[in-house]
Amino acid sequence: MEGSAPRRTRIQQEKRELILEAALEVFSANGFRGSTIDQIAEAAGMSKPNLLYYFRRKEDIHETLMQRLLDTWLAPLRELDDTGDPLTELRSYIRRKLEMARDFPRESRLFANEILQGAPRIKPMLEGELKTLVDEKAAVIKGWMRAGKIARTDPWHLIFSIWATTQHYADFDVQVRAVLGADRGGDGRFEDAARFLEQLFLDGLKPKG
Amino acid sequence: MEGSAPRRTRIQQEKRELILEAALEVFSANGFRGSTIDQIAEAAGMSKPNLLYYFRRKEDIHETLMQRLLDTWLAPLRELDDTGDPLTELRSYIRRKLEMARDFPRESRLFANEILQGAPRIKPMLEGELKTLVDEKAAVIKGWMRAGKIARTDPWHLIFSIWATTQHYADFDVQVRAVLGADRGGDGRFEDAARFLEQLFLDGLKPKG
DNA sequence: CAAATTTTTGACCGGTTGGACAAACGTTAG
DNA sequence: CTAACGTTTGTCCAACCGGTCAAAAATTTG
Repeated sequence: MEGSAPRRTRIQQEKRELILEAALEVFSANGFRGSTIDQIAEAAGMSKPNLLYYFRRKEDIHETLMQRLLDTWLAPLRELDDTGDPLTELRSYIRRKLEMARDFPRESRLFANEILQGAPRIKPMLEGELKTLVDEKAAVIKGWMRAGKIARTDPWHLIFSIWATTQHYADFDVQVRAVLGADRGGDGRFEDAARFLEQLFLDGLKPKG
Repeated sequence: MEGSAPRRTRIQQEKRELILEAALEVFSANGFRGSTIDQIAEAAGMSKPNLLYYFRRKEDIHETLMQRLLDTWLAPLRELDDTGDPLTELRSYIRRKLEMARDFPRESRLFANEILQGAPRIKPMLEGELKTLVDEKAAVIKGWMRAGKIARTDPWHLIFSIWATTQHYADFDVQVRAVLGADRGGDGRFEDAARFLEQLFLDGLKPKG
């Protein structure tokens, strides 16, 4: 672990941000191995050796990107509040995740790419940080079930299904657009999805009666 | 279009199958650009030039693989029968899709990889064959809704959500295992998922009353 | 068997890629 | 101004990769 943050000049901070932004664009579209340093450098408006002055290896860029990603990616789940109203909390969570798929599709695809390849670079984080968080929230949901606030079911698979359905609109965007066609595949598709998912999940989770 | 199937010797048939099997393994794990002909050749137990004797280009292997894949991949949806009982039909469809995720995870990942990269090689098929099929089945589902057999909702997004939730167990397998842990992440996870998804979808789709 | 055909392989090639390096250029502080 | 430091670039390299080719080996056919 590097104890203190490495001191960086103003230019270094700016250029690193520029590179990370460009790398997100390129990596999310072509995957890690499918992307070249040249592509990223060009997208960032600089030469390859110049880029390599800021990040010594291609992997360093990817690693930095993944570290930042995971924090923001799990933020919605962290916000799930055990003191709030269960149905409202879950509905909010679904909405927030869907908004992330809409507003940050590149981040979603970058993440999907990494998992698809077997998560070689972030498996420890999945088994550690992520598992801890999900277990914690699953316990919260279980509490809601015991209290009769929502139907009894498996909290872990419930979380998986929320991830799957929302991220689908970012990761499989091309397919969604192709199937919906030019008219229905426009900007309104996320509102349609939001309405559908709310109905699917809430009606399925309502306590009997 | 090649009118007649190209005549192939016994060896050609066998070796081509061997290569396709090896390529499925390699492509689904590393993506198209992330895979090398050498890797596929080694997995198939032959030299690179020998492999290139059966498939002239790397893309040819991928293309053949994708063509075969799509047929079997859409089979479950094709089986959705408008004369059957709506809830039973949907439940069967979900179960079949989940079984495919369990039994053919490599095919699922190969497909996911292609879509993630923007479906460069199969976009026409998505906008044509796939869209036609989905529209047709969406109409069937709409009919069931009009008849009051299932709750009114968006049939297209319903299909998307079934795809998303079931394929998630193949495409994001590493994550699912990491989160569930060694004990719950074992063989039983698909049965847990099946139970959960059945409850989620059916309770959410039941007509009021 | 022998000729024809199919299959397999080693050697090779041109292009690409990740990365090194030193020299040039720019900036800033004394 | 100038020395020190930070930034940028052109050039280069070794490894890798997709694909070719001719010749050897194996198989099929007559």
